[in-house]
Amino acid sequence: MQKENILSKNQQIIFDIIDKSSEPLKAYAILFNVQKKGIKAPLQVYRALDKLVEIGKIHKIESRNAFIACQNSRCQISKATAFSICEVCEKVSEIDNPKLSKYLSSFKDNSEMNYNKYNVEFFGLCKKCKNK
Amino acid sequence: MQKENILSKNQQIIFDIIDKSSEPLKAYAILFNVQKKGIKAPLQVYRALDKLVEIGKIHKIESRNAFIACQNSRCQISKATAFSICEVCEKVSEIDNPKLSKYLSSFKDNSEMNYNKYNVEFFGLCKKCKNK
DNA sequence: TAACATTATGTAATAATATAACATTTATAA
DNA sequence: TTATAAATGTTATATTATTACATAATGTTA
Repeated sequence: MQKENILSKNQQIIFDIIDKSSEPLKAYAILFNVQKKGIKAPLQVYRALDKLVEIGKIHKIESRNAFIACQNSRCQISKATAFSICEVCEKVSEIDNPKLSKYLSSFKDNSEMNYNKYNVEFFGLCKKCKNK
Repeated sequence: MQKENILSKNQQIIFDIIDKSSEPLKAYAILFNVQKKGIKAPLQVYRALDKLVEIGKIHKIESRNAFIACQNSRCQISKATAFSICEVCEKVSEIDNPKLSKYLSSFKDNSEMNYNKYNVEFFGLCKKCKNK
């Protein structure tokens, strides 16, 4: 439901750039990109990013401080996210794996904590970089 | 083997502070703490942090930009880390769960990537905050 | 539709996090 | 003991993110 939200002007501009990008984008790279469109200040970018993350249109790759568009219909509003990251070329993909998400969503340890969200990042070598 | 590394002076100072702390520490909080011990510059802190992460004595909590001492004999040199984070009180614990680490270490998707490392952060409410 | 509340925007300043570059010292290995 | 690697010290600067305050646009409801 939330993913069909109508975006505001700034949100739409910034989402489009992230969505078109083939790689995760950093906030200031986005800022540089949108200055011609009238978005001049970091805060304008960060506000749009915050909202887009909140409604699940984009995700933040925490280890890279960068943002990518959500590719995964199953990742309920950014509450359950998984990424693969190539440590050589820095290619990042969202992992869409029902077994993994089921496993992690139902994970319980003995700490008496209630988990409602997780984020996992897998690191390694992508196919291309492996064969070099 | 690496965990038994002898630490250099700065590394030891900074490790001790993190190890004694009951909560994750941020780099500049550490810096403030060690200025009386002659460590005056951010870079001195970051260099020690980098090394301590590399040898597995501490971990970085990516979503918080903060560092905690490793509590887990099983997390082979920071290649396989799992944390629980309370979103109310910000308490962070390292999860030591053989099943989880086995599951994630052997995770393969259909992307032809070879994973050699992962990090997962679970978010929720800790026992205390749940009962408030 | 007027009144109110909520969400979004604009702008300036600054805080917080992290690295580059270079010189020097200490520890380790050959 | 000389060469090499690892660690340190210092200054400057780059990168990432937020505070504070003013205004405008949008949505809600009486």
